[in-house]
Amino acid sequence: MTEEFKTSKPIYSQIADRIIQQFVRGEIRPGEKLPSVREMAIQSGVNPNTIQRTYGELERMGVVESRRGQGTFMTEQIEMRNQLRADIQRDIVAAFIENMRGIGLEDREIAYAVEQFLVKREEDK
Amino acid sequence: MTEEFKTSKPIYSQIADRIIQQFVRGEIRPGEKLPSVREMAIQSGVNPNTIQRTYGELERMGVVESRRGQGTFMTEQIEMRNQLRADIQRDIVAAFIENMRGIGLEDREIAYAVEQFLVKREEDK
DNA sequence: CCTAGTGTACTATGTAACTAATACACCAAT
DNA sequence: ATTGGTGTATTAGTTACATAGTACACTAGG
Repeated sequence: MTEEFKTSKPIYSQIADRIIQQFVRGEIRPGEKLPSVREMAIQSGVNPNTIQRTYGELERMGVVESRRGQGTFMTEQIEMRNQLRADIQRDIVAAFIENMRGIGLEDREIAYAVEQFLVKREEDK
Repeated sequence: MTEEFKTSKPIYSQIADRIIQQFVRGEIRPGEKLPSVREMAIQSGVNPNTIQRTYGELERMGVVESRRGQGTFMTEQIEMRNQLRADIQRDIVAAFIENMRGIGLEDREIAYAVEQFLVKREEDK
């Protein structure tokens, strides 16, 4: 499974985002072992050094814990999941509002645009 | 006025975004002359080449028109403004929805989050 | 003990993006 | 014609990123 990566963002960061998403969605459980840097590198079709950078970034955030000789594990702290989701959600919404106001939209227009987009998507099913 | 730029995105692109925003908001009128590459460079505290890249990108989009020896001007086509706003708005909303669904949120939760954020901001005033 | 698998560290290389500095080409006004 | 202001082109330097290769440290299991 050789994935595709966007060129606008570093690969190591995109992989980190994916892991966090999977954790927040419950697809990765607290304390679960992640693939080794070498194995994850093969899965993702990148260099092991890139994965190490990914794990290092996640460890700096406190999301994973690396144990030499054993592997890299998702954090045991279950409250981290809700906290992560809350923080990420806040950042996403804040950036969205800022972008929309940047093109001159008022609050009611912003809310309306979201509703319309979701309704339209529903119709496309 | 030496502005601050994010490191995650090229400066020339951030300046281009700002110009488009000003145009969409009506702060820059169709056909209006923009500052020269050198003057804009001084205003923004960057190299003239960075501004040239900004103008080049905008010209490629058809938003501005550069005339050698005269200057760079906003497009005369007034319909470009609405088209730009519509396109940008669609991209912003689409990216927002994708991000929110990425952390496992359903459509109703997404709409609710936007409403809550706007209500909270209103209270902060 | 020994081996395999793990994370970690280090150097080197290549590439691309961004920024910078400089020189050149054009236009308008004097 | 000259001058000043304009866009344009070329070249170079810096940085971040990704890759490659190698070596080391630790752990678990046989």
